[in-house]
Amino acid sequence: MNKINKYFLSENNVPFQDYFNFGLSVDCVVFGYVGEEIKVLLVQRDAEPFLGSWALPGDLVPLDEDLADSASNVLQRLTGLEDIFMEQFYAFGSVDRHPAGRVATVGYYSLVKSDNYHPVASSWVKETKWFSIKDLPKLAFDHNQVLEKAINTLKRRVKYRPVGFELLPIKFTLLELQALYEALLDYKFDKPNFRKKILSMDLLVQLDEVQANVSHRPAKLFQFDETRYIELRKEGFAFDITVKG
Amino acid sequence: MNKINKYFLSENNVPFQDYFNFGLSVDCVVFGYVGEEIKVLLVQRDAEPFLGSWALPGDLVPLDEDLADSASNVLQRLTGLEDIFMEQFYAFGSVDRHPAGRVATVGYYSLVKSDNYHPVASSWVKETKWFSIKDLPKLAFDHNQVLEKAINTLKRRVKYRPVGFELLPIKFTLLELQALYEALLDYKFDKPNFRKKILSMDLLVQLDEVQANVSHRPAKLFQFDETRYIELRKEGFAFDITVKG
DNA sequence: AAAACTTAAAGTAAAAAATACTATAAGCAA
DNA sequence: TTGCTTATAGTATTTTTTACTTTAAGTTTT
Repeated sequence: MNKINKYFLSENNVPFQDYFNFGLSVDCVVFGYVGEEIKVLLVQRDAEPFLGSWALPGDLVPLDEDLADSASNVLQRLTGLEDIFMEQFYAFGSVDRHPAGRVATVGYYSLVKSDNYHPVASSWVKETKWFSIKDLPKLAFDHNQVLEKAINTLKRRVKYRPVGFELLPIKFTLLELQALYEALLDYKFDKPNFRKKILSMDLLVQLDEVQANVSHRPAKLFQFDETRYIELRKEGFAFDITVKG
Repeated sequence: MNKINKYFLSENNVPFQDYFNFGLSVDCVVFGYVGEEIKVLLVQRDAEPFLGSWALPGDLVPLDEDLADSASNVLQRLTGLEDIFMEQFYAFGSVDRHPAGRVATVGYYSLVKSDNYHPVASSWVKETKWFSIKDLPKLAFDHNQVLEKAINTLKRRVKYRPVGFELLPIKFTLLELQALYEALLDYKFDKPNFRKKILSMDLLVQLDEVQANVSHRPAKLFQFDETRYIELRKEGFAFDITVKG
């Protein structure tokens, strides 16, 4: 005997039960950064519906799994990527967004150092591939909308939180950081000023190491200091790389 | 014959059907501003579960209603408030957040000129009441968490979008606006400087009208210019009332 | 080994914005 | 008319941003 029978909606006497036929899914938008381009990880479906289509890695949430855990679980199941912290950005729930029934989906995103992670197709996934966000295929379900919302969210959040660093290798040069922000915000910065701005935030530790294998003066390598950031936030520091125009 | 039987999960051969026992609900956080305090509209439940408890106005979404429409529909059904545009802020889906079964909920918020709206209890609602966000009761379900997330979202967004105006009457003085921002951001502004900052944004139209019934020099009344804001945004203008510390 | 080249990184001066504060104006009340 | 209160204008200082120049430190070429 299901516990949902205990309650009835008072207004129209429709049993609670009739409201309990939703499916809930999560869809994961994994951003990477390769060759000065922002990429997103897509999977090719090896199951109906949309067999053969590219899609966001996503799946139905089991009844006994917390939504908060499901995004990274799904990602691991479909691509093998482990321990990726995912952040929620939006829920989508139009009536006909899924051909198999009423499915609401919750979008999650994360930023990864794509060198460190090597997705492998598994479960109902035929193939995985990184796509430039500037050249996306038509996706299954409403995933083009979902992805667009994720990209907008990323572009907004990257200005006010130091999340960009998550896309770079642990050690990076200031010019690499600048190139990343230029790709994210679609804006050209002045080199000395960008440098000054970033360093004045006191968020980076300079390493005793320089770039290797470059045919010019090698740049110093830096590392993001998470601990320092948490400290600074407590003191009221607000990360900001907003640009005008 | 339900269309969900057409598909099966390939991995473990669990029928799709077993995933389709979620309930989906929306919860509405309606903010108002009364007597220099930020308020939120709560309802007292007249139904199980949590009979008698205060809660956010919220309800299960019918299978044939788009999520995007459901927030304002629910709000109208429970409180009579019509045509209130609601913005999504977060989805909550822990396994045991609802005693009647597995229910995921999507949180929506809006800001209203509380003078213009007069909530009336209906459906399973016994009473409606505005509570200061600084003095909240224990709420039904996980609504304290939901509300906390809404408040944080509001406090963040109010810095970068001119949403504060939605809480004020159409005509307001600059000092009223300042008091609102001081309540929202918990920060004291310098009067002449706040004035300068706001006016320099060119978002307000000054009316040929002044405050009435005050026992001192009456202040000029202003009005927010939505059209102008949309225009300015196209030119790259970014609203910003961030404070440090 | 020196010169030429490339990019890193420091410096500087002007402009703009934010801040702190002062002065004046305008209405009401006694 | 005087005093009181708040609105509003103004000003001077500091800080931040912006645009640009110079110097430094490597690599490659001759």
